[in-house]
Amino acid sequence: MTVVKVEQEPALELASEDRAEELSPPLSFGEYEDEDDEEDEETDSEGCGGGGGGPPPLKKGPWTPEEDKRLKDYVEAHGEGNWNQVQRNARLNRCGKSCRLRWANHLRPDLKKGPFDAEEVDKIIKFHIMWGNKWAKMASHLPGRTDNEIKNYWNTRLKKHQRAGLPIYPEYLLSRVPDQDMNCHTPDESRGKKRSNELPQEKVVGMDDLVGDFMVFQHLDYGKDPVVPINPLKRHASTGDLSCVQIPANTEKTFYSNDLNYVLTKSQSMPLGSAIANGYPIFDGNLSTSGTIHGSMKTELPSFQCSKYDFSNCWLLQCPSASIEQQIDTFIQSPEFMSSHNNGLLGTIINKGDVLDDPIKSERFFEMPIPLGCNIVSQSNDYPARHPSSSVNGDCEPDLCLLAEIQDSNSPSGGSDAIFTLGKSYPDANFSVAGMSGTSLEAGFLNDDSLLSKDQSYLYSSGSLFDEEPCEERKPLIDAGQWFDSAAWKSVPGAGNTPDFPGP
DNA sequence: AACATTAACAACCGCAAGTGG
DNA sequence: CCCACTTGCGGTTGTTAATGT
Repeated sequence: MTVVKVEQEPALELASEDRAEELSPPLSFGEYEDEDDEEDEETDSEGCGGGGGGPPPLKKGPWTPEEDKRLKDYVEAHGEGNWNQVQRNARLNRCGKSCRLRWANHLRPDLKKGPFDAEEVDKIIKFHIMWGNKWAKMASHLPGRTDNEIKNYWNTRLKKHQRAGLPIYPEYLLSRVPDQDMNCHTPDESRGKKRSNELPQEKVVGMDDLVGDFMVFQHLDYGKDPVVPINPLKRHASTGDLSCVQIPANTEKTFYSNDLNYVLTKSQSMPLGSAIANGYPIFDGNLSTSGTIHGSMKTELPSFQCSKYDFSNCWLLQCPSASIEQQIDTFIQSPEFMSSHNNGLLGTIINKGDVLDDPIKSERFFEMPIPLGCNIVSQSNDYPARHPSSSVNGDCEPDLCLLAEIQDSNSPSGGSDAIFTLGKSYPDANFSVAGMSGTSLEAGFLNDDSLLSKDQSYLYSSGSLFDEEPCEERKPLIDAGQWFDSAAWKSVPGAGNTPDFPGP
């Protein structure tokens, strides 16, 4: 959740003290409460640090309009922060935490009320695919929406879809996975820190009970400690078969170089998109509904769910490859990968629809993020020493796919300005990267996690990417030569990834 | 109309990171 | 470095409204 702090001028503080007095005449605790509040009042538990002998018990439960007014007035006068002071100074019989929540979720002036519109819903789904249950992160990309709101929406939606046996993620994302059976048994692998809200580890959940024909993985997020995929799948490049990978018990902080056994950290939660980037299973087979998942299963569905995966609208790049394991392995072990997933640098998702329409081509393709842009010009070589040779037979060496630069040479016009619109097709353009070509680009993320929006126009100039409307200090969104990683760049069918377009 | 179920929303709780003394 | 405190996050629970039987 992103909360903008209100800068507070000293003069205002004094004035607002007075104002607070005006707004709410001095009352002792309890006095200002509505009459029936007495009945509602409960002793707060340790969550808000109330109770005990001295101070009056802190109120819990729904906020009254009077409390709202008190809080709103106080925060507007004093700014956000120091919520325990808010509690005291606004004479609110609520814990600071509760005040903060009430403000953030209901009283903030920039909140957008009302149901989510289609665009927001679309974003939420995409965010969940990419990030999993990162409600706060999602909220930061949905102006006026709160993490709580998004979470509630998602959970409701989830239940609804589960009940109806509908896919959690839209079919257009999940529609091309051929049938393939699978049975996974969760080993007694070591796991990340189990949070209190996880179900007991021994719980056995039938797949059918969970999500119909979805493959379910344990959500890997939530712990600060490294966690291990509960049942990662390994896809054999030659046969396409999926098999479960058994993870040894003591794998913490260990990377496995030869397959999908590896350890993840909290910052690398397992949404569909990054799942692959993080070395999660690659699916090209439909998953049996007959499988059973043993082990901890969260009540919320995990963020990686795969049923039918529509490569025509895939967010991830298809990269010609000889060895899935090899490339994933290469990728996930790279320092770039490790760091990029913490710093949110620009990500890349490229469509591969045309490639996957060709079963022969697609057979040897796997999903691997490739940077936005241009020719791949260099790479970092600081891979773990024990990393195996990253020789690859395809056009796109995974090492080289990790990072790239935008260079002037990527523009056919030698660096001249060109405006293009994300999502729009440029039939005459030649977007190309890593041997793929296409005619349009779609949304992605910059290094501050801000979104490059679909239908938004951008200026490409001398190897840099700018807002279409040049501001006084025209600062590039992406610098020429800037490094960025690949995590979240989406492209449309037929699209490659290079801003190698002829202009509007 | 009464009851049951579901959806939507609000709030709480525990945990962990950040921060300052 | 330690500790207390604050803040933020994500999961869970509780309440109310809406809908179905």
